[in-house]
Amino acid sequence: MTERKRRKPGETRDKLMEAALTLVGKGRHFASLGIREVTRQAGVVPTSFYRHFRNMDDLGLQLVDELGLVLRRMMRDARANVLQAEKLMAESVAIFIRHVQDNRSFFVFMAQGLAGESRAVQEGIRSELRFFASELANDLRRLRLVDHLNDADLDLTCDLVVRTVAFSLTDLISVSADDDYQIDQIRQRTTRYLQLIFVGAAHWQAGD
Amino acid sequence: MTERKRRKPGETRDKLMEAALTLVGKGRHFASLGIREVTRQAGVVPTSFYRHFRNMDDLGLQLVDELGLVLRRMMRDARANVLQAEKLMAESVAIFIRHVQDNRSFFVFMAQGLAGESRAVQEGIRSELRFFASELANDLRRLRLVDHLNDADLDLTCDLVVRTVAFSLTDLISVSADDDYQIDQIRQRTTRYLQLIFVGAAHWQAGD
DNA sequence: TGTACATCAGTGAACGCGCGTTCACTGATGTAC
DNA sequence: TGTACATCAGTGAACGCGCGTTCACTGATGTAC
Repeated sequence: MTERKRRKPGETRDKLMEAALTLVGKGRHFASLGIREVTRQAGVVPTSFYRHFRNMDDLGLQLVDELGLVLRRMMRDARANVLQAEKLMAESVAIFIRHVQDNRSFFVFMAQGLAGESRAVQEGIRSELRFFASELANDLRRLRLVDHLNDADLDLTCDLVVRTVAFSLTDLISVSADDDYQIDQIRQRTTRYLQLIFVGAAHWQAGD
Repeated sequence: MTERKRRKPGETRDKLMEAALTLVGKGRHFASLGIREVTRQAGVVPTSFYRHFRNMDDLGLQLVDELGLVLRRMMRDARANVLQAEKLMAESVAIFIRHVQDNRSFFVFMAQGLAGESRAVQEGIRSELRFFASELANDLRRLRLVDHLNDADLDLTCDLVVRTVAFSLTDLISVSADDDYQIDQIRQRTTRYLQLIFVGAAHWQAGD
C-alpha cells in the first residue's frame, strides 16, 4: 500500500525545502524551525533529512539558490511585459507584487533572511539583490533613459530602487495575502517611491 | 556569600531583557531564543522569567518599548546637533550610525523584528518607524526646506527616507562592528541615497 | 544480455539532553491599624 | 512607633516531552564486465 523508497531522485529533498517554505509562509521564522518539524511537515522520517542536508543552515542556503531562480523568472517577466517607458515603474512594481503573491513564502523567506541567523544565507540574499540591481542598471543603460548619469550614479540609483522594493516586502508581509485593497495601497505607494527616486536621478548632478 | 532576593525592583527584568539583546548582538536570531537560554545568560534561575514575562513574545514587546526610547534619544541628538541645513543629511546619517554602534543589539533586534515571528513585535516596530517618519516630516516643515511639497508628498518623502536608513541596518549588520572602513562606506552610500531622494523631492510635481 | 556488486535513499528504534512549565518554598519589602 | 499580614520576587526540584543525532537495516537503482 504505502509505496516508499526511491521515487524520483531529489523528490524528498524538494519536499523538505517546500515544507520549510510552507512553515515560513504560515508565519514561522526560519531561524526557529527544527529538523523534526520540517520532516514532519514533509511527511518523511527525521533521518531522511541527513540524506540531503547537513543541517538547517544548509537547507537555507539551498533555498537561497532557488530564490535566485524565482528572482530571475521575475526579471524575465518584467523585461517581456514592461512595454511603455512612461509606465515602466508602475508596471514593474505590479509585476513584482504579482510574483510576491505567487511565491509568497519565498519572499517572506528572503525578508527574514536579510537579518537572519545564518551569515551565509544573509550574504547569499544580499548577493542576489546586488545582482538584481546590476541587471536593472544594464536594462536602464540599454533603454537610454538615464544617459546623463555616470555608471556609479546609475548603480547608486538602481541599488536604492531595489532596496525600496525589497523593503516594501515588510509591508506586504504585514497584510493578509488576500487583502486586495491593502496590497493595492502598497503597490501605489511603492510606485510613488520609485517615481520620486527617478525624479531625483533625472536632476542629479554628478559629483554632488 | 551569594546575595540574592530583591535587589532593586525590576533589576532581574532588566537583566533578562539585556540578556536577550546580548544574545541577539552575538548573532542569534530573537525567534530562536529560548527561555532557559535567556535566563542562563542573565545569571538567573529559569523560573524567574515568569515573574516578569508571560513568554518570549512578551519580552520582545517590552524590548520594542525600549527601542522606542532609543529612537527618541537619537532624534533628540539629531535635533540638537544638525546645525547647518546643507549638511543636514550627512550629519543625520552620521548620528544614526553612531547610535547604531552604541546600541548595536537594539538595532539588530529591530532589523530582525521587521520580518520576525511575532506579529505584535512586527507591528510595534513598524509603528515606531511611522512615528519617526512623521516627526521627521514635522521637523522639515518647521525648517521650511520643502515648502513646495504638500503634506502627503512630504510624508511620502519622509517615509522613503526612514525606509532607506532602516534598510542600511542590514548593511551595518553584515559588517564587523569595528570595521571602520566598511562602516564609513555605508555611511557615505546612505547619505547619497538620501541626497538622491531629496533632489527628487525638490523637483517633485504634485499629482504626478 | 545477464550477473555481481556498489551506491544511494529510504526506514524505525534508540540515545541522552535541554526545553518549557508547574509547584511548594522562602524571606524581604510594603501596608494597615 | 510597633506589630501583623499580604504581596512580591527570588529559589530548587521535578515533570514529561520533543529535540538532534547515531545506528544498523533494507531494497531499489546504477555500473562493470
